[in-house]
Amino acid sequence: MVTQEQIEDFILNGHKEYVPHVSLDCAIFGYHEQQLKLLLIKHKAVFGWCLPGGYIKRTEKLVEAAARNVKERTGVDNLFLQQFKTFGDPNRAKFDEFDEEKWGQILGVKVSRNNWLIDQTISVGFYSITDFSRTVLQPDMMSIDCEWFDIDNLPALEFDHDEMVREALHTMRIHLYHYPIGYNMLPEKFTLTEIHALYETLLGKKLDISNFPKKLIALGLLIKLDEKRSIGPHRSPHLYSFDKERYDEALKNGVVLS
Amino acid sequence: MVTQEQIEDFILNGHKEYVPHVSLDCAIFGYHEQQLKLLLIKHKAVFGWCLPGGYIKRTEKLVEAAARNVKERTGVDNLFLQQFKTFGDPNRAKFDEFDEEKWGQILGVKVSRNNWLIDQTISVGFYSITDFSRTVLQPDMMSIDCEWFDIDNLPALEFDHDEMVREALHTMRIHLYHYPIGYNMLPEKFTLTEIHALYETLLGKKLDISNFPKKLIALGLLIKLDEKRSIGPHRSPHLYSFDKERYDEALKNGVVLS
DNA sequence: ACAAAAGTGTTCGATCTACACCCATGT
DNA sequence: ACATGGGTGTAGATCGAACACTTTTGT
Repeated sequence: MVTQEQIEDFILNGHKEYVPHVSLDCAIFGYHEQQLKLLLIKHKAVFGWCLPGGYIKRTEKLVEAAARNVKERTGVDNLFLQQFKTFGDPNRAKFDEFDEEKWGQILGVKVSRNNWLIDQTISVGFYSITDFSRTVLQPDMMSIDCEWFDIDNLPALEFDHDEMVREALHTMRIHLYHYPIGYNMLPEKFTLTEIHALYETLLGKKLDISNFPKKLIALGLLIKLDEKRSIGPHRSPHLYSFDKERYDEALKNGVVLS
Repeated sequence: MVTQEQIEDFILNGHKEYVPHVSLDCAIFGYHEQQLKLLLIKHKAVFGWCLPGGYIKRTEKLVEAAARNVKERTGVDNLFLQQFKTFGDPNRAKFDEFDEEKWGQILGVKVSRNNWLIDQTISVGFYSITDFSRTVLQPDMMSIDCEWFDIDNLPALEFDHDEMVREALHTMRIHLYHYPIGYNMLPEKFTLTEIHALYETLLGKKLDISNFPKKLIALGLLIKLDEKRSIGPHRSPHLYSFDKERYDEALKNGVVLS
């Protein structure tokens, strides 16, 4: 739980702990049962929906700050996390509309026009993907809500976050062909149909079911287990798991999937 | 020419004009006659070689700041310019080794320990490519030298710039397959051998001469002209030029070359 | 036996690669 | 005519999309 003192300390003294003028924003994609969602937060003071984001501690690497941020919002650790672009247009935040009075009322502390939070900020964009059913959402101290939205039905976002989402989605979909994916989104043991559905959902398009697994199996990323799953009056599908060693190597060196 | 007053003003008041804590560094690749070079500057105060870089004016977009920087160092405008990664490790600049005395002597103005230039900085990396024979080099106010180095024979670089160069080269080579390239590196009219040599040099590997141009021509990026060039006792090669319209479209939407 | 879903196999065409070979040019 | 670099053509291998077909399962 965040106390009022913590909020005040962050607003008044945050620039000592964090690097001013630099922030990061995370497009956290959530997958579960063929649905693709995006995590958004509702900011206390500007009212609208935004990507979750935060500041970088002076002791942190960028990716560590992003991981901390994702962990705080979702409770989930160790995600696939990728920088996709850095945003720095001078008018991206529209601070000329800043209302000192309003911010003071809402946050319970006077935020002056020259507060470090109201100054020009360059933001580093990260994206990550997780299974949204495993997450426990938690708004940050500057927001009042934190929810999953269907990717095809997003509200208009504050700042330049619409553009960020477009770029994140674009980069994520390119990466799908160059990195293995799914380790955190599928159960330990899964069927080909399940991983096929995952790829289709993330890519937002159909993939031929019969051609799809060939490459993954040929690359040795998938291990066929000696187990099947019973799914009622139908043929029982084989279970597969990832070959973690090859998976991690593919994460590091990249692969080509079609 | 940069005057001593300008240097002092930049050091003492630069944080009003520029966004503090954020910089950019440019890996400027230079090509000419099958040689690939990289532009480096020699910093006045830390002595070693670095990538050229600078700060972002509070009125500038990131890419505008990068373009200004490249223009200042090389005199060249309108280059292919791409963000490749943002760097923010807390110890990337090693300011714990900062020597107030030394900096003061070298720069002719007292640089205090809490000067904005000595504080933690996140740097946005850009790369670009140009024909190095057309450039007119110019060190910046903080450097004493500015030179092209052969890409295979670079000195050790200051800060995290070795890593930046690796990442820039890697990204540039991936982009070669997804964007057209050469508009600023080749004469208005050029032969297939010339553009072939350009690609081989940038990629650092051999490409089959006979297969290479087919894709470019099939995509309509190249226009075969009704002219030839006389090259002594050999068959006269055809001249080609870029179809600027298709070229620009390919720049925007991307292409696939093999 | 059947419906439904899993999984396999095969064909066709596009594309890439390697390499042989022909062409043009000035001396 | 010949040496040299420019340029073309083609056979074989590889890859990927499409789709028909077979297998498995519980009722």
